[in-house]
Amino acid sequence: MTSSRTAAGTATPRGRRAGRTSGDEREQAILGTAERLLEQRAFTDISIDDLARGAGISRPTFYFYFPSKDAVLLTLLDRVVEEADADAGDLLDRLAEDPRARWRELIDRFHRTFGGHRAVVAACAQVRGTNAEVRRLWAAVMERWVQAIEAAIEAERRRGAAPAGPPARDLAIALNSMNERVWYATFAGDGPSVAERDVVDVLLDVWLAAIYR
Amino acid sequence: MTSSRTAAGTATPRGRRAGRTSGDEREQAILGTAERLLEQRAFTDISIDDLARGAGISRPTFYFYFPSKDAVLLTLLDRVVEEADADAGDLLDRLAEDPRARWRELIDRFHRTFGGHRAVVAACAQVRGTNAEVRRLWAAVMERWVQAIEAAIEAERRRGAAPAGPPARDLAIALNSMNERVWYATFAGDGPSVAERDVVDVLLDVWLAAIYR
DNA sequence: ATTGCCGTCGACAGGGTGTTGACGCACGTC
DNA sequence: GACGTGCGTCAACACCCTGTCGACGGCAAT
Repeated sequence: MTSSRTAAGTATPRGRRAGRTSGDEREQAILGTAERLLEQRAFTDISIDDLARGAGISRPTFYFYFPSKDAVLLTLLDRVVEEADADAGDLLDRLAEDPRARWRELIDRFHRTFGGHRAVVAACAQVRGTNAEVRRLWAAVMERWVQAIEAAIEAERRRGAAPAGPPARDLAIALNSMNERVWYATFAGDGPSVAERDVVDVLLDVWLAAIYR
Repeated sequence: MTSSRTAAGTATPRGRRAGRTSGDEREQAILGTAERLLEQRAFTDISIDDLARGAGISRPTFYFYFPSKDAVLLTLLDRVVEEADADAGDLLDRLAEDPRARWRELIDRFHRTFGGHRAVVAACAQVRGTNAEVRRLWAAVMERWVQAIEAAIEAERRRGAAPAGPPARDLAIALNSMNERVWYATFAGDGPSVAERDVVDVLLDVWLAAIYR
């Protein structure tokens, strides 16, 4: 789960050229306002005007910094993803050592990072349907999990410790889909959710049965 | 998965009183236009005016039949859910007989019914974030799957054929989350998706490992 | 001082939603 | 066969929100 530097930065040209002026503070102000507002109301109920006023600028000026409301959210998500990457550290490369403990730690950290930005995650869940950029970035995050799981499955199969079963990637996708949905339910409060403290245990149980049986 | 009669009908008062006139045709025309249009463009890109014109009425008249664009989609989803219920038949009650075959058949039928209305499912996936009614109806559908899985787990545990593991309901939720996500990917084309013909096999494999191991 | 560009905003255009008020037309009623 | 009653219908209106255009002030380099 290390290094991504995705979307937003390059995908959506920001408008401001080489910025060394105080313009950067404004951008941060907008971002800050957005996350603060998102803790109070839904993304849909926040207008560009709200964001602009919150940052102490007018609506047209907002467009100088971001091309749209969605771009703000995308940047916010980008920041969270980076944070998660940093938190995950090199744990991924040391999975083989002690699978159960490592997986648990990895999931735990992911949980902690994203749990610290519920408002952002919830907003992303909300616009996921309509915003392809958000969907793509989220898909990229998930893809890394899928690959990690796939690698674990293959390693296990090479060791001869697990039966063949379905193609490793398909199985990995299915297993990760479980995470994804459960995380959504947990972070965005969307759908039936298991008691939070038990989430990791349940996920692990199913994983281990499917991968390491 | 039998009988639901949820939302839409009662939750959203339609506006027309006791209708025996041709008003019902209009309602059907709107519904038909909606599903047809959804096969061409995204829900968001369809305006109420499009729906109205497609049904041969004016925009204000549309409001006579439905309180909003979302209500139309909800009714559409309602119809699909009813169809799925009918298709599932009594299969649910006969799960114990031959779990693997029954589960497979159940999942297959679900797949077939919803696959026949991809446009509607995709639209629901799109507004799921913003529309609580759609979310609720979908959650109700999923809840029935969760309960079925939970029952299977408990039956299996009572038989002493499977180890204790996590609480049956939590496990059921986790397993069903997998279905849900995979279905979304398959029907709505959102997210990484395994080859369609293999979906059922992969799901079943993980299930069986977790439930019947 | 002049030029140029960054940052800023007032004002406009456009497109969508939901509501209001009035108008016909098909009834059942006496 | 006039007469309400209420369904079905729509033109027009009031809003709200988004995105763009043109103008204007100021700091920086020339």
